[in-house]
Amino acid sequence: MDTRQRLLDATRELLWQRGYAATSPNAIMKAARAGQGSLYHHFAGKEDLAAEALRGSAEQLREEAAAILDGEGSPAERIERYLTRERDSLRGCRIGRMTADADVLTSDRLRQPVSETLAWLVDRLAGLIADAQAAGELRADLDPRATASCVASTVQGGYVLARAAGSTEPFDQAITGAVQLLRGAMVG
Amino acid sequence: MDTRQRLLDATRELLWQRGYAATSPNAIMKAARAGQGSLYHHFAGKEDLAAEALRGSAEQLREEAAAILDGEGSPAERIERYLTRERDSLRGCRIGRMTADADVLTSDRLRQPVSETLAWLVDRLAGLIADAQAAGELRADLDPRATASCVASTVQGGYVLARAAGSTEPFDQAITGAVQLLRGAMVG
DNA sequence: GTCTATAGCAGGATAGAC
DNA sequence: GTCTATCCTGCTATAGAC
Repeated sequence: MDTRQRLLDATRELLWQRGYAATSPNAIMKAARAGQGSLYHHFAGKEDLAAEALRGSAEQLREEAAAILDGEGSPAERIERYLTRERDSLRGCRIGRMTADADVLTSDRLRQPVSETLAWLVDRLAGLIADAQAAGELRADLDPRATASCVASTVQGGYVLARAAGSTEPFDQAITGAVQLLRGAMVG
Repeated sequence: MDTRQRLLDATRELLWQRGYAATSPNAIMKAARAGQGSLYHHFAGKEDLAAEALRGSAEQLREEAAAILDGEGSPAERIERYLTRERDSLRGCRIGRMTADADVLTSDRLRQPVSETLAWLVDRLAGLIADAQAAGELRADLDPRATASCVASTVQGGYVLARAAGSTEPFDQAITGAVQLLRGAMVG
């Protein structure tokens, strides 16, 4: 793997672990086993490197989610599978995490992959919920977009509870709660 | 107001806005209009000051939540009122926010108010849900703790979506979604 | 492409005067 | 209690050699 790619991979990992502000070029260089010269040869600076790394993380998140959301099964089954999919909940969401970083929110280049990815996710979930309603699986009185936002928020907020507790349990509970509520809204 | 209190207030505000790592003693001093001598006279250092400030924020959050959760109305009404209470969703949660700060998670003194407060919140919500079930308001097949975790996660995750979008709308949608799902689980 | 040297600046804290 | 001076470290980046 070439140096440029190692720098990107290391950056993605550190952004996930520590966020943008707390990730120093120095730490990236060490993790990537690359020198200062390499970093500033391949990238204009920290923000440039982080922006490209973040685009990669966003794309990966979309691919992993799409594999479930566009996968096998009925719409309602896919929503439930999205919720219950295995997650390393103590690590949190590599994209949602960036939301706590003021520097990310004030930089268009850094913010864009974050906002676009989460908007895409809610859109896709809302479409699936509408499909489930059209298929007669889910009660028609739910607002698809509101339900989708609640589903996505449960995941994002579950990470918060888990990390606060230092335990995966609150995350699992939150998912269970969402699944139970959704099942209660199933037709039949 | 004395200098010590001004330092605490400024710290609480900055911790909310920027988190722990990104909040410098210098910024606190400026916001509190206090000198370096004052800060290090009243507090052992940044962590000490932040720990006390965080305890204050945690207490305030508990008080505000308890005012609703222990307030007027039936259990189910109070849960719904907790969800729909007005919030500055773009600011996020002053406690949940700390969860993204690695330094907070690795310091017992900083982590404790965060973990305890969110644990208290979920506990209290779970009790209220059990009460609603006992009162025949809510279907008995919901697990109280799971439902409570989902409710708390919806709020915490709603902040994430709102901040990513730079708009309060995703938060409001998530809350609406949770309310609709809960209403669907009402008896009768 | 990668290296080392160097720079300017801010973070977090201590010391000692007042 | 508060002030100023000072310290060391690490961040982010540039310069120029190889």
